Parts: sequence; C-alpha cells; structure tokens
Amino acid sequence: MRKTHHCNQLGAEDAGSEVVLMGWVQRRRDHGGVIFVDLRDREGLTQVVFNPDNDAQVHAKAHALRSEYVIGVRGRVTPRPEGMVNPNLATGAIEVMVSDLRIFNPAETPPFMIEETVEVNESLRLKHRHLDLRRPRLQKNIILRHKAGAAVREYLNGNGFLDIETPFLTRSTPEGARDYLVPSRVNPGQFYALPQSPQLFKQLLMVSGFERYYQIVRCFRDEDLRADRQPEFTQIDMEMSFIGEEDIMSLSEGLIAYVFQEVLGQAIPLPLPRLTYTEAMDRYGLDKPDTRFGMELKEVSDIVKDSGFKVFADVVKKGGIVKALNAKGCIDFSRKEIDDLTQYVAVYKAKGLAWIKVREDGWQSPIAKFFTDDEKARLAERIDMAPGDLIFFMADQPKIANEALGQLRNHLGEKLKLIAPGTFSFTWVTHFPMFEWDDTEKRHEALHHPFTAPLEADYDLLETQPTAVRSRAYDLVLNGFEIGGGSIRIHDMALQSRVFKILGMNKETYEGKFGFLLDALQSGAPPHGGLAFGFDRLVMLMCGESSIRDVIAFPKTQKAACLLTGAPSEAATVQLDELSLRIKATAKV
RNA sequence: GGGGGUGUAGUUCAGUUCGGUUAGAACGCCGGCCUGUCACGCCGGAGGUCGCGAGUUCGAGUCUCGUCGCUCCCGCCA
Repeated sequence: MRKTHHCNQLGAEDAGSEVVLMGWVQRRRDHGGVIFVDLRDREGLTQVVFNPDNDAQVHAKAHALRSEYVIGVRGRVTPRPEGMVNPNLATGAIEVMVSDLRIFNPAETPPFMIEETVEVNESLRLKHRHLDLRRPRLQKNIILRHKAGAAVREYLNGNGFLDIETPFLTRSTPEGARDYLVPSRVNPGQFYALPQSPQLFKQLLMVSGFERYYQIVRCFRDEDLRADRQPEFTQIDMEMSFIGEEDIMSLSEGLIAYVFQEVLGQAIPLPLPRLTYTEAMDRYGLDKPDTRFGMELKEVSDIVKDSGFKVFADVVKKGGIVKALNAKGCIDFSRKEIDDLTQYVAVYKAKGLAWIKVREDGWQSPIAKFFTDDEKARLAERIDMAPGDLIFFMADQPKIANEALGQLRNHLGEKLKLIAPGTFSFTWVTHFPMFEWDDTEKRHEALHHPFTAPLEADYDLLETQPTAVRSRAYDLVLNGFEIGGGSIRIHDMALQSRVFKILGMNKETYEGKFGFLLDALQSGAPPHGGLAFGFDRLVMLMCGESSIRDVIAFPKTQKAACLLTGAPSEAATVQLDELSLRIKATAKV
C-alpha cells in the first residue's frame, strides 16, 4: 500500500479512480451501518466511507477506529450523492469508498482535541507539543515559516549572497546580552559562549573578501523572556561589502517585498517610508513606532514653559519636555478609565497624566485654570483640539515622557480600534544616536553595538559630546515591532579604537577581547555593513500571531524550560567531573 | 529582582461575592441503538488530590500564609 494522494487533492474529476490515502482519523461518524471517517494529513481532509454493503469485513474493522489512529485506506473515488456535497471542504465533492483498511497505529485519546475550536492552556500545549503541532493553526504557521525561509534564500541567492555557516561554540564578548556558556572538557575551567549573533564572524567574512554573506541562523541570549523574545531565536543575518546605507536598505526592502509577495501574495509598495530617530521620538515617542494609525504626539513645552501650572513649567526648566496626545472624540471616558490609563503609564515611570476634556463651552480639566487665554489658544491650535476630544499631557524628562506617552498611544490605538486588521505598516528608523549614557555604570554604552560607524559629519563630537553623535545604524519597524536592524560598520582600526575608548574600554581590554577584529581591520578590510532580521518576529506578524512561540515548533516557557523534553535538567556527577565543574550548595535544586 | 492575571472532570469553564447537603455544564471518553453523516443523532454510563503544603474553623474549592506551574508587563534584552 503506497500513498497516492494528499487529503486535499481529490475532486469530482478523480471520480472512478482507485486511490490510497494515509493519515490520521480526524473524526469518525458511526451510523451503525455506514461509517464516515474524516481522514487528515498535513494538506487537508478527505471523507472516507466504510459501507457494509460494499465490504462487510473492512466495515467491521472500521468500528475500532478512534481519533488520531494512523491509517491507510485504499478505495474508489466516488462523487457524493445528490445534496451531500460539503462546500466547506476542499474535497467535499467526493468521498472515498474504502475497500481496504490498514491500521498502522492506534492512539491514546489525546489530552486535547486536535482542532481549532478550543483554546487550550499553553502549558498543556507545550507539554504535548507534538500534538499541538497537529492542529491547523500551528501547521499553517510552521508551513508559512518554511515558505518565508525558502523565499529569503531564493531572493538572497539570486542577489549574489553566499550562505556561510559560523560557529556556535565561540568566544564570550563583553557588552550586550548575557551569554549562554558551554564548559570546555578539554580545557578545564574554560568556556565557550553561544553566539548572541554572528556579528564578528560576518564582518571577518567581509575582510576575507566574500562580499555578500547571509545565513538564517540561531542566536542565543540568556535574558528574560517575553512574548516576542525566546532564549534561542532565529535571525536572517546579512552583510555586504563596498556598500552604503542606501544599498543595504533597498536590498532589504526588496527582500521583504519578495517574501510578502511569495508567501502572502501581498504587494508591499517600495520604497518603504523612513523616519529619523529624532522624528520617530518626536512624533511617536518610541524608536519603533506603530505607524498603522495616526494620533501623533505634539510637544508643547514652548507654550507651557512660563505657564502658571508649576508642574509643567518646572519640568521644562529642568530640561524636561511636555507632550500632548489627542484622543479624538474620547470625551466620554470615565474617571475610572482615565485612572486606569494613569496606572498604565505609571509602569513606564510616568508620575502622572494630566488631561483636558474639550467641551463646546470650554475645557473641563483639573489644570485648565492654570493657563491664560493666550496659552489655551496656542495649545488648542497645536494639539488640534475640537469639541469632543480628550487630551492627555505628559511632563517629564524626555526619555520618560516619550516612552510613557508613546506606549499610551499604542495602548489607545488598540483600545480605540484605530488599527485595521491585516495591515502591514513598515518604516525605517535611521540616524540613531551612537551612545547612551548609563547612569548606573557611569559610562557610555553603544546603542546599537560597538562596531557601528558614526556619521562622518559627527566625528568631531566623538570625544567632546558623545551623546550627540549620530550613527549609521538603521532599524526596520513593522507594526510597532523592531523586525530588523543593522548598520554600516567601522572598517578603520583607528576609528574603532576611538569608539572603544568612549565606551570606557582601555587598550588592554579591547585588545584582549577584540584583538582579532582590530588585526582584521588592519589587514585590508573593505567598507562594509549589514542587517539582521528577527525571523521569528517577522513570521509572527505574517501569521497574525501575537507571540513568537506560535511560530516556533518547540519553544520555551517564560522560565526558559522546554515542557516537552524537560530541559533544562540536572547533570550527572560524572558529566560535571569531566567538565571540572561543581554545583554551589546554594543553588536551588 | 518586581508588579498584574491565572490554576476546579481528559479539555474549556461555572461555582469563590457572604465558608455549610452528594462540586455542576458543555465538549471529549466508554457502552448500546442507528445505512448518508460531515460539530451526525438518540439512550445510558464512567470520570474530581478543586495546582501543592500549612493554618484559621465544628466545617475550606471558597478565608489567611507559604510554595509551584503557566502567562502579560517593568527591569534586563550591544
């Protein structure tokens, strides 16, 4: 018996032919006489029929069938009787009259139904992931993921990129995320690190002259998990030589457009819109703006800086900003709803949330009395107030005010249903700052990574005013998610050394950690740059999912555990001995 | 490390407000009947460590404390 068709293939035109189908019993409907079985494989469902008049022996055998039994059937494709066609099924015009049945394997009753209709607790799904993966949603997601990966390879192969593998057992580097460490047996007391990304290797491949590299590659970061963050995740990693921002951005856009066209049949108009980091922060408060809806932020610091409202005036005097968000037509928000929103922004360290309800006959607001008529008029114009509007104000240091109001904007966009389902809204964000001052560590940190090139126009500011230096980094944002990011790299040893110094690394430190990179930069390094896409996030958005767990075949829980295999687990003493490791007594077992 | 949500039958949930008889429903499962169903139908049945552990109480699914899992978020994530 050999499978001749998938369960989505047969139609009226196949009537009369003898076929063999194999798959799982989705559902059985036993009428005492005739028995119907919906047979499922990865492609679809076909109704197969056991009729005692046709073959009493096979019919008797079919009584034993239960959900998820794995069977093979041989039979004749038959048009369904008049009025029995099922329009909801791709193969609904026909059925297969079974003449031979093989039960390859019976199955226990599954812990949850293998169908879409029930939402099942996620820990149960993860424990029985092999069963969860049988369900239509994950089947669809995993297949879409495959198609997206295939399209990526097609596009990059066709554009002169070489797929080159890089090591997983590599060296721990300072900065960035916490590394996953792997002890070395042959070098007691020493460790490899799993790569947070193949960053340095791909730069070295450019130095080696490969010109265009890509890899769909696993990366590892030992940080706390989120709906869009797993400890191991997949990047589409790319690097190119002899190029600038424009080259890599247009190539990346082309890749995205190709993938969306091939996988979803969706045309993405190019070029994609661009925002500078400054514009993004100004208009959306976030460096990964959700551009699927408007409701942009407006800064009003200049209007309120001398106002009688001390909270606003003082914030501006201390270098802070005051920004406003106009929730159009939301005047009917209750006191409780506004309180809830205040709670919402408090998560982002906002100290309060001032508001104004714009009525036909004037403002209703706890803060209205503090403003002069002139200030009111200017605010009304700046914020585009109209009767029925609800205005929110945030006054704080720029970082907090932007973050809190930007998150509030996203929250309201969802709450007010301003986002049309199925929308894909891309934007580039460019000209990120090079450095950020870390107040805890009392030093500058690279916003992107230490190998990102500064904008040439800002070289002079490197030592004098590091936080004003803009970088040649760019992120690609889709629906408020950072789905990709990259930069033009430093290909000059002297410049790289200056950047390391600003990051607070002395010569010994960076030569010890990155000596191999500095050597490479002096060995004839071409100008180069690249970009990496978060493949899981991209696929998640393409699938319309809200967690990357739903596009990863075997994901981990928030505690970084695999409920299917039971990883992580304790190691045997013999193994630890071989690795010269001992577990601290204080470690929780 | 912190904050929120959640855990009751195989599954999804109700019951918890205000402690009180034998913890319910739907789906699934098992058995019987049924020859045109496709979420088949009808009849019958089984199935519970109320996450776990303490405590309060005459009595705890319900109250208190602790603990564990899952989840969302903050911190963290070059």
